Amino acid sequence: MSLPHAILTALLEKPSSGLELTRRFDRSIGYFWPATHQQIYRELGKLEQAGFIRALPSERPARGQKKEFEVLPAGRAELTAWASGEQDTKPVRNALVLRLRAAAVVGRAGLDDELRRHLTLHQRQLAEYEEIDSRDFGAVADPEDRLRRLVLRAGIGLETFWVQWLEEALAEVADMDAEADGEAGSGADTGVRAGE
Amino acid sequence: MSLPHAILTALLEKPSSGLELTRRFDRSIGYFWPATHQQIYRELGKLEQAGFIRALPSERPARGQKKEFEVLPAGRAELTAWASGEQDTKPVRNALVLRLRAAAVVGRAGLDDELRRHLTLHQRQLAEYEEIDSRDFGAVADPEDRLRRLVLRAGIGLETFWVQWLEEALAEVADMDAEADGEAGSGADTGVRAGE
DNA sequence: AAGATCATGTAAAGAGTTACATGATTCG
DNA sequence: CGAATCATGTAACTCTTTACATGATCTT
Repeated sequence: MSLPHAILTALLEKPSSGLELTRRFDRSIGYFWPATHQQIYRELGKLEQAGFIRALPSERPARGQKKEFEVLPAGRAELTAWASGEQDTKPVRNALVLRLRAAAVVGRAGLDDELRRHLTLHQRQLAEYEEIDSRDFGAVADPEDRLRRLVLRAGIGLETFWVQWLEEALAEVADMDAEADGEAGSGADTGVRAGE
Repeated sequence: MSLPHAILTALLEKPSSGLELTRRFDRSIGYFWPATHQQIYRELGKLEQAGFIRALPSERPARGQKKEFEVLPAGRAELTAWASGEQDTKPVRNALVLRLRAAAVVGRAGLDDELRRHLTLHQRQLAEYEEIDSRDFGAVADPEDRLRRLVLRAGIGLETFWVQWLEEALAEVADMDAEADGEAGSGADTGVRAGE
């Protein structure tokens, strides 16, 4: 149940329309809690019905017309309550790591490419985070920004870890392929069927 | 669409019943792709219907009776195909980090406790991984085990990162609280309402 | 006027979670 | 025999994803 609270946080930082929220989720908050515009519109509807937010008065409220929301006192209270309690830790799922285990059983065909692809993605994300870091957090003083920087440092740390791990994994796989070549004497056998 | 492939991998490693699979998911594969017994039973039904696995012949196939599954050639082919292609990277969601952003807006009440709680959880998981590492991977030689060890090292690296980050976060928050005390001159104000 | 883009939405399918139901076996 | 445990399953719900629908505004 974190999406509504992510939205409340975003709206407290700055009242926004559904599409504006969607864009902001693509950048900052969405790094740790991504959401599509469909999820956001649905959740905005629920939050409005619950009395946590309200649409700012507009001349012509209609479909296709921008509709801005702001957080009501009840919404702030809800967020405060949520932020004071315990979060239930959601399980982590990672398909790439799963694939490594599959490769141990059905062979390493294509594994190298996939590791490289992920390495590029993580390097890119890391660069993005570091750019934000140097742009937004030069000399940090106030508590709000210190907390937000902690969030960013989580992102940087995670991406750094993945880059390192992927480089290690690539080296390891290359080494395995080299050994397989040496033993079998064959040429470009990337589809080694280990575990058979 | 990774759960069926996680199950195929597990069944190739060793044919199992639904409950046995559930237990194995609690330990090894489940570290990166957790699943409950309900998910597993449902998926086993689908995999069987698709002709990817079959139930080993049993004397009395009935409800409440153990039912073991093994992977058929079509299932192996499916897993091989999946493992050779690109995985779509699933978005990462992290409620704790979200909570930090919320704390930047509605205050840090209870934040310290929550960080400490997560620190304990991650320390425990790290210890578990390291125990597995020293128990199962003494001198590694064959490719299958080298790949499985890479998986484990991903777990160890991730948990190590979180432990470090949480310690850093705790220190930072403590420092903020100390400063708030100094400025306001008040006593134990952990509910500082930043951003108001 | 046509096309691109902004903006809000609906529908349906898929994945994951929670609660409950039921039969078989084992142990005191 | 009764209780605990092993084992398989159903049902209902929530959350997420994907595809599509529709109106408003701006540009050429």
